[in-house]
Amino acid sequence: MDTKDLPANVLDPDCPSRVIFQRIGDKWASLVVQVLADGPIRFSELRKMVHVVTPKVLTQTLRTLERDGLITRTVHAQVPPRVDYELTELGASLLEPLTLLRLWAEDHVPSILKARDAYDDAQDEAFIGG
Amino acid sequence: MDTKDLPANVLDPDCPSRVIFQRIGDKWASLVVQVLADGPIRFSELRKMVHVVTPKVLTQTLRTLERDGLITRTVHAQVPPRVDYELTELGASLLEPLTLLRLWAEDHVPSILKARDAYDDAQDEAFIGG
DNA sequence: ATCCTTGGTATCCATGAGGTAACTGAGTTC
DNA sequence: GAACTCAGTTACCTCATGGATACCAAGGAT
Repeated sequence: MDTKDLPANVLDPDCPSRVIFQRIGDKWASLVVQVLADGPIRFSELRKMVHVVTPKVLTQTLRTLERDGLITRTVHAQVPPRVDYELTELGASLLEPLTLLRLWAEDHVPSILKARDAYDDAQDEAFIGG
Repeated sequence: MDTKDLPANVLDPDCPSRVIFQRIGDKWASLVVQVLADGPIRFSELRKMVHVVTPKVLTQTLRTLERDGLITRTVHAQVPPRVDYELTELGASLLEPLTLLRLWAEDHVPSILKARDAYDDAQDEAFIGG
């Protein structure tokens, strides 16, 4: 199957959309994007918002987002340095689907937790019974 | 800051919604959910759809989704065995936000690829110049 | 008897994501 | 001239994720 002329398809392992789709699931990337929803923010503030991410990992995340054109990095010629991160138009467009997903997650926490309890109980019973 | 009484918040590392949110970014989970959108499917068919995932990893993914109440697993008493996986109502409700995200990814592949090229070129120039 | 099927398990292993801690640079303040 | 600030960088380490491979169970077909 030649994939070159097909429309983008996340199920195709060779389609770049799959990589992008999975980047969204990056441990920090999607969190950072959502924090940036409130406007530009500097490195140290970002660190506080995302709660205990090490500078190395935050830098990695930010560089990746910058490379993908989702955020801009603005260095102010000051001492001590000030660097602001801001969503690009592209990055802002991701905000909408991402927010829906976040709301889904936040809304369905109880259902999922309940399902887990039920599953684990069933497992325990099977173990005792077997 | 006591988080117990706050609404679900993915930015809070102690909030279960964060774990759930990140599960969506799992390498295979969200792909599986999207394949299941077309109705129940058996293990081997699923493997083909998601393209070269090892049985171990697929099983892990499916068990996690089942535990979280997103899919059901139905074993048919046949030989050779037949096992069908199907979205639950909860799982189906995830389909909507997930699809929007997938469409976003598929739509913006060109923009992101372009941004990457520009970024990499800028890096090269900086290297030559520096 | 042996092989075929499906839907997995079991075991081992490599990769890399992410974490820790220490360090840098440059100007400003003390 | 020592210390402080911010925004990182560097080197090192750990552990979980995922992959490769082989194997298994159960019954029907040959």
